[in-house]
Amino acid sequence: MDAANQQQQQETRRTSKGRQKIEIKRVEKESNRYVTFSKRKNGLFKKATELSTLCGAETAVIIFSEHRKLFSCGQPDVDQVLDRYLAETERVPNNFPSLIKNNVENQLANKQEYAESLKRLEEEQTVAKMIGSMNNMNGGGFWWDLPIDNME
Amino acid sequence: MDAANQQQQQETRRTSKGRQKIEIKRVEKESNRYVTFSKRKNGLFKKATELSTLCGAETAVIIFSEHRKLFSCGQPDVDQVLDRYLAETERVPNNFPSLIKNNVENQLANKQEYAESLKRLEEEQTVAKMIGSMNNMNGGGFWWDLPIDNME
DNA sequence: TAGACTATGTTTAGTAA
DNA sequence: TTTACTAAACATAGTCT
Repeated sequence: MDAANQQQQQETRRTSKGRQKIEIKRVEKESNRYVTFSKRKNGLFKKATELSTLCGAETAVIIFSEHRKLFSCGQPDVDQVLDRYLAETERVPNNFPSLIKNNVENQLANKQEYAESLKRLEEEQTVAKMIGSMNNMNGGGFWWDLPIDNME
Repeated sequence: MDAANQQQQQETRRTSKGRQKIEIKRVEKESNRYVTFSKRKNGLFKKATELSTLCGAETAVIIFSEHRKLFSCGQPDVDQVLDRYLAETERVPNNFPSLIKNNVENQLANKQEYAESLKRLEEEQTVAKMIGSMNNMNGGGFWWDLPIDNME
């Protein structure tokens, strides 16, 4: 870079208006929105990490960009924090039932011999509850929808 | 407040050292740590909300204080973002079997027939092991993707 | 725990690469 | 999408209430 360019750049820098105040509403200009997203995402992760370090807290930050791309950050680990959150809120994730497809009643009818063999089950109450629950769920495959031979 | 007090306060203010630089490591003084936690937690939530608004992103922030108290913040909603995260990562929460049990109580009444049929079931060991296997899942995959051997 | 306060440390808008 | 740059906006440490 020659002296003239350097001079040019110097003057360009001098004209910077510095950080400008903005309203907290959608950034309309796409290029600005992307830059803002990238910067603030990093800022958020940094802040979350600092909070953990400074105060001994466990944190999880999950971000989906406007294009649904996933970014996450957690201390000690996103999934660990999520497990604790789900246990605390006693919440069943929506996507669990969506992964189960077959109807339990049909399964039971077709697996009569298997059902016959499951007598005197000590945990019948628990299993009954689980099955009752699963029967109300839509979607996915079932754990007993497996070749019976392999399960014996 | 009279003029003398105002004067006093003015002078008190003058002695403030303002924000001091700190190292990012555990704040040892308990009272300071609590104050820092509260302030930074609020700051983090604010930043996450702003990111969502500015850039059309979906965010979830989950924090457990050092005393395990839960705080969370999400746009549009923590659970919605979590569902998307779990779907994206194809992860089943570690505690999902207990979640199922906890959520199933209300459904049991309508499913008496299943409980009845299960009373005749044999092979309690097989089922017990399956349940045990499900309880031992550590994430990273679906329990129904386990090798059949693990379910015996 | 949650506010208020001020001086200062930190983040970031606008821009270009 | 990320980085570099500057100056202004913003967050917050320390302290008291």
